[in-house]
Amino acid sequence: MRLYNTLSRGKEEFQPLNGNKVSMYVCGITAYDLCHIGHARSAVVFDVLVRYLRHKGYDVLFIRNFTDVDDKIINRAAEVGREPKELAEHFIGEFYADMDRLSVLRADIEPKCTEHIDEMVRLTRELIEKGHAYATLMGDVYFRVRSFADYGKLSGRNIEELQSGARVDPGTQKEDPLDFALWKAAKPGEPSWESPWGQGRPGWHLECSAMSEKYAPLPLDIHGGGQDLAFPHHENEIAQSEAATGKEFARFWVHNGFVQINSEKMSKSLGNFFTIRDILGQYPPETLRYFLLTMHYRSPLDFSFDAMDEAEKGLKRIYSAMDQMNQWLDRSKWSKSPFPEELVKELDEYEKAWDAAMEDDMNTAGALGHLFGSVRLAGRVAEDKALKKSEGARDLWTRILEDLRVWGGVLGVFQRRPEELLDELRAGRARRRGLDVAEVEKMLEARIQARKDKDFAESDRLRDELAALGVEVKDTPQGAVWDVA
RNA sequence: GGCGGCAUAGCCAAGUGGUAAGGCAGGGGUCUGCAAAACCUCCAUCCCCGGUUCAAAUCCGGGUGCCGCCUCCA
Repeated sequence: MRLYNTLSRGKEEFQPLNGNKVSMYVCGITAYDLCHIGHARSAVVFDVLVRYLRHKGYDVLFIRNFTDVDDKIINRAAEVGREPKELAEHFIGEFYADMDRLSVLRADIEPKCTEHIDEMVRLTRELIEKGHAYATLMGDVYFRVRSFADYGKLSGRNIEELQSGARVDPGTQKEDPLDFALWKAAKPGEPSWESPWGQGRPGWHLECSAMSEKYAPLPLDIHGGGQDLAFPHHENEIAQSEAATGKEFARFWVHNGFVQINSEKMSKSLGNFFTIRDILGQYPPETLRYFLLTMHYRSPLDFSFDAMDEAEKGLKRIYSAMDQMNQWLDRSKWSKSPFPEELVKELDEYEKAWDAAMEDDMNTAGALGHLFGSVRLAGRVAEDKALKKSEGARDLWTRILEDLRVWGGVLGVFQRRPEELLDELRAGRARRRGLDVAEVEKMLEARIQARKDKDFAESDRLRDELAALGVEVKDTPQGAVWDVA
């Protein structure tokens, strides 16, 4: 597949270094709070990438870390009067709860910072020995940015530019304002570990360098994370790992775009963010997952409840089609009548187009478009009374359902039983509209009776009344069914 | 100030050189007691100006607007 590489600012043909094996490291969360929908996007994007690579036959080793010691964790723990370690464990548990609901697969290896202190101390020592880092009298260790010639290659900055924008932190003993901390001397009451430089704890950037190297040979095939991590986090990782090992750190750098609210960055500091819980209280998890896939992973994605409603309509359309195909396939006799070859060819095209979209930098939005093509094709066949009973139709629908199962398996959607998911969507919409379902059902009963009595005036009156509440009634050969607009 | 990204129909959104996918909404039809769903059908020349090319939404230059990074951040 072709994959956009931040390092080269262009799409490149992705080819793992070692045959079929792909190593992929993605920066995970700092566990100090509930995850928001930006975390959800990043998790879903890389989940789809892993699923797709596996679908293509690659043997993927997927590593995603947890930062469980950090300023923010320590500060939050102090605020709420808990131990930092305990707080981090709690939010790691909450992370799993959210991700499980979003069908985000567990990574193969999920290393925690606090369990890799030795590796980080070792890496720091190595950098000092090679002249890339230095310890201060205060017990901090800094990376000497000017000692690494390639610094800035990922983010496209040069040292001089950075120099002019750099802040000088008073109270540190940095040689250069650009230098960043590898090891921080412990302040009273903070969690700390012994090191050659005294009690302290690792700097944030160091974790990923130490842990990725432990679990996968360098270079990593893919290193991923949110766009904001490119600088300085990933830049610093490169500096640490490459300065220490002399090897290339990662071959492909993949960054997902941000979730925005009204075209503005969603962030805690702006106070305009939604947690995953906020959303899943109102919508089924699959709606959120589907919504996240309707835009290319590198583009900014504007979140709104209107956009969620719209995404849900698309999701519903697919599941409705699956439901209908299941019904159409519920037939014991099939005719041998001829089936137009063009229809089969059309499906061939959708299958090819789907794959081409995914191959081209994981274009899930484009791929979904082609999926709708196959769904419309299925409906078109059912419209034709003769075709509908033919073996050709049976085979086509069977194949479309199988495509949806496989494609959905890659995207992490369309795996539910259609009736079940459709019920869930309807219940969610009813809840959002504040409908009294029992009352609605009573009115529906009355309407069914009116229709039995051929009292269409009364039946239509009830339907209008229901419509005013936002309830759509459909009369099908199997009886009346209802939905929420 | 430095670096980077984006600008496609009413809305959302694919598309990086060959006469604009898809979804939602809307119009017209088939179906229906009437509807709905489903299906068919209609609905854009791609922010502005200039350039390269037989050919540009797609490449180059110049504008305008929006956003991100440069500080913790998915």
